[in-house]
Amino acid sequence: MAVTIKDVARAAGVSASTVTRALTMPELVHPETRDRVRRAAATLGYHPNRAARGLITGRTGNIGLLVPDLGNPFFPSVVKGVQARAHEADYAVFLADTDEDEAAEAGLVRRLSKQVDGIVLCSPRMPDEELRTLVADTPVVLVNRRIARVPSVTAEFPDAMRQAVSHLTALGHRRIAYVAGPRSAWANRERVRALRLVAGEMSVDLVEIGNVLPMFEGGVAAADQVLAARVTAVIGFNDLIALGLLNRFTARGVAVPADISVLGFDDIALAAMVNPSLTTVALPKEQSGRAGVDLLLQLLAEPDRQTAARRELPTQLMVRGSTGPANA
Amino acid sequence: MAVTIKDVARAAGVSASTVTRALTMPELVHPETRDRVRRAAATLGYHPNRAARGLITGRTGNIGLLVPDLGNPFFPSVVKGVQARAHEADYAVFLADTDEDEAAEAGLVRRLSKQVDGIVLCSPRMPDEELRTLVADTPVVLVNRRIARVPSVTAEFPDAMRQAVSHLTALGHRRIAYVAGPRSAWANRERVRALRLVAGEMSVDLVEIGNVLPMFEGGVAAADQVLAARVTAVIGFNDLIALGLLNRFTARGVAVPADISVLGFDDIALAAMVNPSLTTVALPKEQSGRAGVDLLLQLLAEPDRQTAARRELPTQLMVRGSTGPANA
DNA sequence: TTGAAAGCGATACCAT
DNA sequence: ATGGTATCGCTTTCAA
Repeated sequence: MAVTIKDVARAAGVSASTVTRALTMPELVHPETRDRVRRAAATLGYHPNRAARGLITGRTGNIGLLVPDLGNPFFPSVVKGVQARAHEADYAVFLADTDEDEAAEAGLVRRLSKQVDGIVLCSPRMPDEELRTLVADTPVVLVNRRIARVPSVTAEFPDAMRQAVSHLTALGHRRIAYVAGPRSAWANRERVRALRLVAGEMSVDLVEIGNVLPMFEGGVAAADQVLAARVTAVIGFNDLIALGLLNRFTARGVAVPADISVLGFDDIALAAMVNPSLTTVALPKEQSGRAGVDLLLQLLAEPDRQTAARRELPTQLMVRGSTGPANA
Repeated sequence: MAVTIKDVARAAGVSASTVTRALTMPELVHPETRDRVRRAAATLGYHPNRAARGLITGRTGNIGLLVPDLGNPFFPSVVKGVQARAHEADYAVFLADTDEDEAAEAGLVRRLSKQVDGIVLCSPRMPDEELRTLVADTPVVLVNRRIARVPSVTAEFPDAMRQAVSHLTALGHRRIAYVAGPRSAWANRERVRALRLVAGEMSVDLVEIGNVLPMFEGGVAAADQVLAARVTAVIGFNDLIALGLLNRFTARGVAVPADISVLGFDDIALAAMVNPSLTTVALPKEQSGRAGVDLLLQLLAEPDRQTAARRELPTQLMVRGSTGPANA
């Protein structure tokens, strides 16, 4: 059915070996032969069967990508970045969505690992030890999580949080709530840590609420607690939570930002679409995806470097309509 | 490195053939041997190499999925459905995002096709003839597009549009604008067709605007034309466009739904999150994904059925805050 | 510079 | 019920 290397070999009047060489190590074959082979391949529409190739080279030309929830627009952005970079490097992408099911992660990774050269784990929720075990078997790059000796791409969280809080204190806010995301999310732990630090430095009162799921509904659910806490500003773990807050506030007749300021993280497209638009700290999304693939390719190229590569990307506060002066 | 069938064979004291049989056709092997093999496989952590298996069986156990833009929340939902169903059937999913690049589609399909058993094409933009050529080479199921002799999953568009327009006319609207999505999108053509039909039947004035990209920005861009058209209601090709309209209306001080009603298609999660919330016709998203995989599996099981399977799924109007009585 | 042959891991077929 | 062997498509020695 499909055109194989033999078809090309026959058409070009050479052996299969020569076809391989002409296509993958052109300098080893006579220019004339090379051209003949290439023309034959082109006319027949030949593309090597990657599975067969992988069998012998041990490389599949595929990479795996695991995300917690495609329903959160943050992740499709990362996926886009991964795809773009992977295709540039002629890799195809296996995608798996864990549906925020922490327990399913390891199994999915194991399934994927047989068919890919490496895996980009985006915001994995599993515990450190489990992650460690996995990493022993398969080349893995983490996006949005950091763990010793594993390559990772993260955002500059302390700085991101500093931008957020500075903005709020500049507006006069002194008592701020934080609605926490999943306990198992490294990003949440980091944000909490950074926030406590920064809050201390700037002597703002911090009220921690949650944990809730990193979804719109989580924000809606937390909103009333936020109001009860009598703060003038609230920071959501991510934009979806912040949007949930926004929604519930409006429903309860609490004006944003007049009565309370709302700030999120991620800068998903949605943040700019709502009214009032959402002030948020933009995280590198597509860029993280691209960087993740970069690190993975690097890892595959030199499997036994000593130090794990680590990239930390900058963030940017996007000031929009949901934050304003404190109603002192 | 990885444990192969030979390792299992040796451990169980049988031949490779027997290992295969014990694992894939258990009834053909003596219960005692079967158990021994299975135990060996389990202790060694053996999983057959799918690439190698695919080489001989002609099956990869993978399916491909092509979507135009993961940035549109509609598609992540479909992807989730595809994933869920595929994993149930023990298939892995290759994902590719074409970034609304019509020209890139065929190439991506060709690349994918070597490594998958079949492909789910979601809302492909390419022309019919091109699609036909593709379908000749690879098992393909269409989601959100219909073309003769190719299995497809679609929504009941005429009915969907009827629900939408009935709602608006019931509210007293008599002059309605439609902001069209991409000309190359089958869904857009269908909506236009259905809309003209229904508008005729119900004798409403129809103003067609566009085409614009099926994104928030497209809606923003079309909004002023909509206002200039002096309609009392507008239907967007999809929710993103409708949200763009909403946003621009608000910016221009046009009240929704007091001054103008806005209605979208898809029911992306976002639609319920904004204020006013968006009235929209809910399309089956995850369900379409699942159904797409179902049809594909069916197609793979009986490649030469005469009639292409076709599923048409129902839709549901979600009445929310963005539509109200016409200001007659 | 090129070809022949071996082999990657698994399965299908033919023996037994 | 089980084992041996050929084979899938390709790459990689090894010879020539």
